[in-house]
Amino acid sequence: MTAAVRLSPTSYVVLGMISLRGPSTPYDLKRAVGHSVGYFWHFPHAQLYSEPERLTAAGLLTCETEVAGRRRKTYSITPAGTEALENWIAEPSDSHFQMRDPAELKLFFNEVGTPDDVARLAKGQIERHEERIALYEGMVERFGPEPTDNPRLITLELGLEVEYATLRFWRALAAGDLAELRRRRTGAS
Amino acid sequence: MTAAVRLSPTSYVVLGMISLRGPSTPYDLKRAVGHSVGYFWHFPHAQLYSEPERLTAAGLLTCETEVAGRRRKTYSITPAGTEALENWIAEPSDSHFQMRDPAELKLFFNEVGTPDDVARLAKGQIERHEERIALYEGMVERFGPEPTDNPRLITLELGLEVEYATLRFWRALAAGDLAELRRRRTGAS
DNA sequence: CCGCAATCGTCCTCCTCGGACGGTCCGGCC
DNA sequence: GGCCGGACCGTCCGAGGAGGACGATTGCGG
Repeated sequence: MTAAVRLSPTSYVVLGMISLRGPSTPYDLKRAVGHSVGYFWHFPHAQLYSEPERLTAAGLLTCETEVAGRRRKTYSITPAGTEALENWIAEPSDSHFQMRDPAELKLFFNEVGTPDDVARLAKGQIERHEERIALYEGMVERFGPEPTDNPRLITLELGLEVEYATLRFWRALAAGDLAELRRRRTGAS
Repeated sequence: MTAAVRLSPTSYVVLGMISLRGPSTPYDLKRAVGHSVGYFWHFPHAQLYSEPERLTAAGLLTCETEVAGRRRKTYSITPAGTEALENWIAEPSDSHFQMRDPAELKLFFNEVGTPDDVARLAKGQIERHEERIALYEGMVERFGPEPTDNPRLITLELGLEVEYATLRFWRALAAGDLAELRRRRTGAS
């Protein structure tokens, strides 16, 4: 009920997490984020301490401080907070995603390096994405193979789809056969 | 040849661009970035003015200031700059990409909203990714359909692969058939 | 009762973000 | 030839993000 602050995606992560989990401490949030939304929207843990303060000042959260030694703060969402979150979800999302892939950058500037560099880069990326896929597939198995079983797992499917796409690209690059990629795309689409 | 500054990905974009294009003004960089690397690594134009200054202070660039009215600064890469760039390209890239997709965030918190919200979100995303694909395909057509024709177009293939993957996901979601997605993945992989 | 490791919280500094603003240049028009 | 509008180009600034360093708390094993 206070001044209109600008709400960033980070704000909505905090609001959303507290909405799903109920009252939480920043450390709770840190762990919850760490094995869910953190996979596709990274941010440093320090913000999970400062952002709730901002949101409290804006009247979207309330804060209760433990009197004991560690002085944990437990945040709860207010009706105004829920409303802000719902509005955000309902409002159209006009923007395109942003990708930040250091490997892609290096590849873009490959002319400056050697073909060997590219080969090594591809090899590393293939490993990295295979690991990530294994991680995601493990989650799917543990939590329910039917994608709609758990609404929080839907984004996992998007993650997997993107991971497999990226893996296909780096494999094709390593094999020196990007044309095959393109053929598969136009053929099987 | 001066103090060791921390070089960020942005630094390497500047170094790389100047390396590919030759001596450039910040505005040159802005335009060059705008229709190439900017598609997969966004940053605000102001940094193309401040970052070269940092790099000049670090001895990786040299700067020549026009005496005329606009006082344009033209930056050139130094041997130390080239070396830094080459080292970066050669060095292993251990990190995974970071994705920042507001739509994915909203989807993750879909429990808070209504099924209608999800449907609208999916519809919007489908349009957005179709647009992006059309843009990329247009570039491919204009600049050479053989992926290896132009080394700077290789990353376009990655972009397309990811775009198509994302599009498949949102279409499946809109159609209410995520299971089909999964089947296609495991079947045709 | 002590020490050590895991848990938890804060701080600090540099960088990023992105928009606002203000100059400069060029062509068309009086 | 001067002026005027729009495109081109550069700088600044305030808020927020990044991420590592550090310090305090807690519980457990000896």
